[in-house]
Amino acid sequence: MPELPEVEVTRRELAPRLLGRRISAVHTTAPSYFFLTSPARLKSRLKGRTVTDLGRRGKYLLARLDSGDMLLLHLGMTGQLFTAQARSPRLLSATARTSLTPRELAGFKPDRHTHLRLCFTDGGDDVIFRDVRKFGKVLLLPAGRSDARLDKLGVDALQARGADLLKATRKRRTPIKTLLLDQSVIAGIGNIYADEGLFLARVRPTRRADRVSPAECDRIVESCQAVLRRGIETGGSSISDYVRPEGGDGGYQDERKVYAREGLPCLNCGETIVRRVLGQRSAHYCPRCQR
DNA sequence: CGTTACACCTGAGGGC
DNA sequence: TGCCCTCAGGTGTAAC
Repeated sequence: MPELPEVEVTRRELAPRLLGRRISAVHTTAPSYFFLTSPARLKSRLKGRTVTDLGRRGKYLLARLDSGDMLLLHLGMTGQLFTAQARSPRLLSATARTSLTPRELAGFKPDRHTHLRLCFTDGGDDVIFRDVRKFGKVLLLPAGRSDARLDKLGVDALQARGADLLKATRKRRTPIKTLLLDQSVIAGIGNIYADEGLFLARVRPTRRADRVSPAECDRIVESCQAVLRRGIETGGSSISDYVRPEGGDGGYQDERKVYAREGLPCLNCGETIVRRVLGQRSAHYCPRCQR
């Protein structure tokens, strides 16, 4: 679910609720591949520490600790990072959603999907990482150490230039959209914003990468940045799970031109939006506007 | 090396 | 109601 805009909105809204607070306790679920660092080790390295900075690279959040360690967080498909005072139906299972009235929703109750909960010495709101599908990740990086997941990331999507994309397209027969999703080329673009960016650039996602011109590479990168920036402005895309740290929904799902609009008319020309599978992911495009 | 298939999970929604 | 299928903002790995 979360792509660069959702991660960046999470970073901006979580930072003021996290920085400078001393961690008093850490609660987790049982060990699973969600934890790249074991719950036991997380607890021992986090307790007593303070987060001094919250950064982002691509879709990763990087929480720097006063110990010099770095906590890496990835939201995967269904990850949710929020404060304990957040109120949203998205933070509940469907049954809880329908059986409770809004006023009964008061007070988030940690459930089996609540994998990480940080408590603080100031007694204020806990910070919670919930993830139904567990494709999210948490990794504690000891001071001075790096990680292959970070090392292989390409230029951040907001900093990318047309030339960065162009370089990756040479001698590549793979669809241009598949390259956009490759985090080692440009970091941060996911399925929604790739489709939306390509629509804005008027390039069909299926186009062979080596047949995309330099001018089109410029246009694709600029268009992707435009939709990513707009995604941030509107608070991200809340389609099924994504929720902002304070519990609010994003608004970008209402501005989609092609993503998940199969069978609906193109908002530009009226042609029917098409859905095709590329590299095991759905791609959506307008066959008339995108060539 | 580039490309593709699949695996990792859970839940929602549709057809029968 | 149940069952079985497909689909979902991601990414690491194995196999050609």
